[in-house]
Amino acid sequence: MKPATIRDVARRAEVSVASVSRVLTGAGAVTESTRKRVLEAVEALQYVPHSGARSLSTSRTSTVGVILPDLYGEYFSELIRGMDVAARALGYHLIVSSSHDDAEEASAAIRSMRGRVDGLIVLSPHLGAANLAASLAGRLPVLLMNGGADAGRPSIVVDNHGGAVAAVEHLIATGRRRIAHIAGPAGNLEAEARLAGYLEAMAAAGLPTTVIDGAFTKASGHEAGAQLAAMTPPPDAVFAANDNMAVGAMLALQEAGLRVPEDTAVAGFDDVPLASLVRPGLTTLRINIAEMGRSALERLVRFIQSAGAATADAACEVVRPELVVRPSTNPATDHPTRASRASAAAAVSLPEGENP
Amino acid sequence: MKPATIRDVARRAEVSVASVSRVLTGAGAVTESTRKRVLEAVEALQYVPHSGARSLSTSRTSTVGVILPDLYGEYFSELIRGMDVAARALGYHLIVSSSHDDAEEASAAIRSMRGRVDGLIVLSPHLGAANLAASLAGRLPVLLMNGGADAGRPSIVVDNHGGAVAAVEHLIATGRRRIAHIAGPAGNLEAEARLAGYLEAMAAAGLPTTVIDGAFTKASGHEAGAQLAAMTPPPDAVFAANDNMAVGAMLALQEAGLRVPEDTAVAGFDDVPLASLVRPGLTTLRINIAEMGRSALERLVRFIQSAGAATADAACEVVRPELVVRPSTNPATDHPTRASRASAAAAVSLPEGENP
DNA sequence: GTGTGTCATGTAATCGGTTACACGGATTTC
DNA sequence: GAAATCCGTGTAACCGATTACATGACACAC
Repeated sequence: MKPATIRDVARRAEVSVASVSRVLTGAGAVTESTRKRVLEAVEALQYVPHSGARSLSTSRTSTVGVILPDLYGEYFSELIRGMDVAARALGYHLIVSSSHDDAEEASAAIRSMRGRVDGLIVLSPHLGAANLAASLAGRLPVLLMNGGADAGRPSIVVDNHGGAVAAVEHLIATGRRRIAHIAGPAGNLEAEARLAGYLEAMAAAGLPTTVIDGAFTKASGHEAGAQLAAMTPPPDAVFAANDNMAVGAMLALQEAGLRVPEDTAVAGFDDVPLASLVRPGLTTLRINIAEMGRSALERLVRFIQSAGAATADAACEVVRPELVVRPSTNPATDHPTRASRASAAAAVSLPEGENP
Repeated sequence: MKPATIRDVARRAEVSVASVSRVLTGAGAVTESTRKRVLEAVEALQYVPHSGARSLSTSRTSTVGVILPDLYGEYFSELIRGMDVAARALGYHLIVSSSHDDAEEASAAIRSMRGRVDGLIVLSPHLGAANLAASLAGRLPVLLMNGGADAGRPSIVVDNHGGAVAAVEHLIATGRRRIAHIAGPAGNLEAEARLAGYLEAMAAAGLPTTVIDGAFTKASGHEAGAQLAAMTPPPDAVFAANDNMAVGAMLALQEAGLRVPEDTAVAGFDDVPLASLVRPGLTTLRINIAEMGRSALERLVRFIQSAGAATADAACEVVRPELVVRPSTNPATDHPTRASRASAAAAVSLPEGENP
């Protein structure tokens, strides 16, 4: 019992395949009576159009591909969720391909998606990979989200540099001077921009810098935190390149007997759900990740549907993270006693870029 | 400049389309010289076969669909990662569709995937949705991972019941008596199995039960923990239906001034990466999530490739979680001082089912 | 009654692959 | 030396949709 084709439906409804197609795609006029007969036949035969055949004749797939570097826990769950919601609303499907940590793998993934998707969202945080991606895709619409502000192509980037500056300025404003940075993996553009922001803000304040390498994971943050705690004197503030590492570092500092924030303040980046739940709550730069995913997908679909006319859309959209101050840097808001959501809601939030 | 077709390649290589196809699919014999000419032409034209056309003539898509309930943070990141790795190795693609919390949405997602995928992995943790899914799919191979041990269909389930019993028995063995349970969302089969295991183990020990409703989120665990802390006397142990809630509850208990594990022990389920990093480290039931995803995908592909002959594979594979004892229930291993990974490695691990 | 326009419908070409079958040349077998 | 076998290659018929174009029915105006 093979699946029914459009011809089976046409035969059963006693109409031509063209009429069936017209009813199903909504293009072209059909009598109410034939529409009804067709829909009955579709129902009776459990007919679903063969998407391959459709994409062959329309040269559209209603599918977008997402190339991910690797799934760093909650961050990518949130991102995919946002994209998926938008995709469903627009009648699109999502093909994901993860764990591409080098340009080689990413390009293989892109190649294998050609002809299968109408557009790509590429999150390779490595410059080479992103460029390669863009060129490999040929005429395929590509939206870059790799953190490099590549002005020539449609892209969405987080203002990592500005966010890092805001974090450091906040720490300085609360009286911190020995501010260390836990950096993300080398070669990662987002990590590099955050590092650059840290270095710049410290230089502007005339403060000495300390940088420890991390890998965006909780474990690497923990290790870095242990190293920092062993220093004499230990830093009075730590700015980690993401929340995962900030949490890991905070635990390590506490294990070493340092009080957060009294002895050492800790700040992260991303505002993953965990950030508001740890104790003390973590000061961080909020990015609405799901929202960013949704917006990215919607923009890519607009780009796809506007075909080639969209040279106007080769813009680089910048998402400005928002500084969320929680007790990990601000003793004044310490000792929360109620549910985390209450404390999160009560958190002071400063517009990025203002001088606190 | 439209993408090249097989005919363009044939023309350039001065061979027939059949030979090009034979070279590319590896089926049928070709001379070394023509193979070389074809490959050169493919390279020169940047040719990639149109997957829609291929799937039209072979009636295979090399794509599997994954229907997810909703992305609960790290759990699904890990699962997708495992599936994606396996898919790539087997030359398959992954279409994901998330956020299906009721049967209605899940069935719409399945319908829209028909003809687009060769098989489905369905994680709807609701009985109705899973059944609907299976019937809707028609002849499409479906692998269920919804937690209901539906013996009639190929499925992979976690031994939630046995895991819960092991957790409760462990708590009893360490001297706890007032053991509360934070349950997962109503209607979720996995949550219900864990609840049933808790109730059964408590009944077997003749202990009274306390159940608080949760929703698998950190926030709901936090709220439940606050409620438990307010009881007089508070429970001397809490078993949460997943790690997220366990972590939330642990934080709430600590905020309320209770010491973990001295006053109240806490145990979770899943062993997400966070579990080994919180302080005290969380006792939990370990499931190798990525590995389970990998295995699920591989099994589905085997099922797909064995076509219809595979009535033998209508089995229900059971994954037995492993009890990992960490300081949150075991004062003996308390006060870790080194890196988390060290403490995780040193954790006592008891085979599930043994009487501690 | 003939001409013109509108509109639902059908016919058949097309998209880009795969593959059954035919064909011709070289090799083997008796 | 003729017949049988094998093997690489090409031709053309599919797969299941969409859609340009043709057709035929019907209405309306003159």
